[in-house]
Amino acid sequence: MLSALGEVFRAHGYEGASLALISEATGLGKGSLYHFFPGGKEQMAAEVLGSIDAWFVTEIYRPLRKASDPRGGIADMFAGVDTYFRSGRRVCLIGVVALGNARDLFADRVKEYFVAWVDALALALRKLGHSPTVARHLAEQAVLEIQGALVLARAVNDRKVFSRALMRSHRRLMLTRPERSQRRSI
Amino acid sequence: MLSALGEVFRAHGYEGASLALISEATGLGKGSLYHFFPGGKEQMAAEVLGSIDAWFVTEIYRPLRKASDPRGGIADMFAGVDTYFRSGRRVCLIGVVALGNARDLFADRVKEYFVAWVDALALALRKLGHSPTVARHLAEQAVLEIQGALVLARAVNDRKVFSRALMRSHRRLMLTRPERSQRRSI
DNA sequence: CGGAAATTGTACCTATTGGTACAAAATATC
DNA sequence: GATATTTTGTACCAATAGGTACAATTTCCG
Repeated sequence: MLSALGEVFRAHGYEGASLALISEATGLGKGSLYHFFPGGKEQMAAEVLGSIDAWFVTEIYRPLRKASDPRGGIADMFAGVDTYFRSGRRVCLIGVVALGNARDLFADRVKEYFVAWVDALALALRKLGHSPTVARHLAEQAVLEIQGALVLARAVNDRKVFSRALMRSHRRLMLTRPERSQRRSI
Repeated sequence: MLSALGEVFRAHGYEGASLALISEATGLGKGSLYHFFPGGKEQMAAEVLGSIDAWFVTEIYRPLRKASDPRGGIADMFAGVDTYFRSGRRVCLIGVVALGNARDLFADRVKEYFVAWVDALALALRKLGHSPTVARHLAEQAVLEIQGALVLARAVNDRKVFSRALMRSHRRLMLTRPERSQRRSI
């Protein structure tokens, strides 16, 4: 049910997703909707955001952290992201909320989502020998490129923009050599 | 008047910007609003998007194209962008619309904005000796990084994320050397 | 089966939405 | 100063917003 809900918010934004649309998309009447979400629309959105965050944690962040092979973990991340965002056809709801007017309502969850992503990726990069600072900046850069690619791909309506950006991002991450003096074991 | 209007749309999105908010922000009553914008809210948004596009054309794209010194032109672009987006505190309305539910209404203008940006930057990069394809990809990458930086900076509420991204983007553009065999005069 | 609990549909509520009508007021023009 | 034009405030409108109340139904479980 949360996934149908998520698609409505994705397609119409928080404000744009009216209860009528939500009801239609989920097949649930108002009675049921307010039975499962006594907190109303805000609770619906909060749970959707939570479920997205949870998905990324288990499917992307955790594997990324645990990977004994950081290169493979990073490759899996890019593959997972490409699948999740349907090669750019699907938008990032968290990013949409971050830019939109409902940001204040969900600021904590939005921030946590991105911080966790950067942290997980930075950890993998440190395993590759990068210093903490460089790893963090590289991770930040990669995450931001994904978000930007989603915006641009959607704006010009060309999903190739998205896949190209993913490939460039992945390649640069693999090609950037850690400074010798900063290499360390973790 | 368009600038006050723009800030309302920026702050609340297209759907979120109610006529009440618009009226308050502009100091204009409904009577005046519908006198100047007979097309209603949609016309208001269209004119705002148009004025933003026009600003970028004259302040960013055109100088970028005309610059006899491409390096300087690119530096001016980054400086202009940093100022315009108030170092990440201000969001890109065109990007917001691109992600939001009003995208279809303004798809053409949104696309044109980004295409023109990529084109102008790619032209400057060609003057630096890059092949058309490489120039286009580098330009696409830079534009997308700016959009992503806006998303991420706002999501984690840290404008340093934005300025760091701008610096990295600028630096990489300057440091990427064109392939000898592809250098050409224009 | 029978009772308890979870689930659902319907009717209803108030506030607000974007938009219109139009007369009053302000402003410009001669 | 009279006239024509632009600009504004006010009162309205139907539609929809999110939300509540609650009885009727369905499902669960002993």
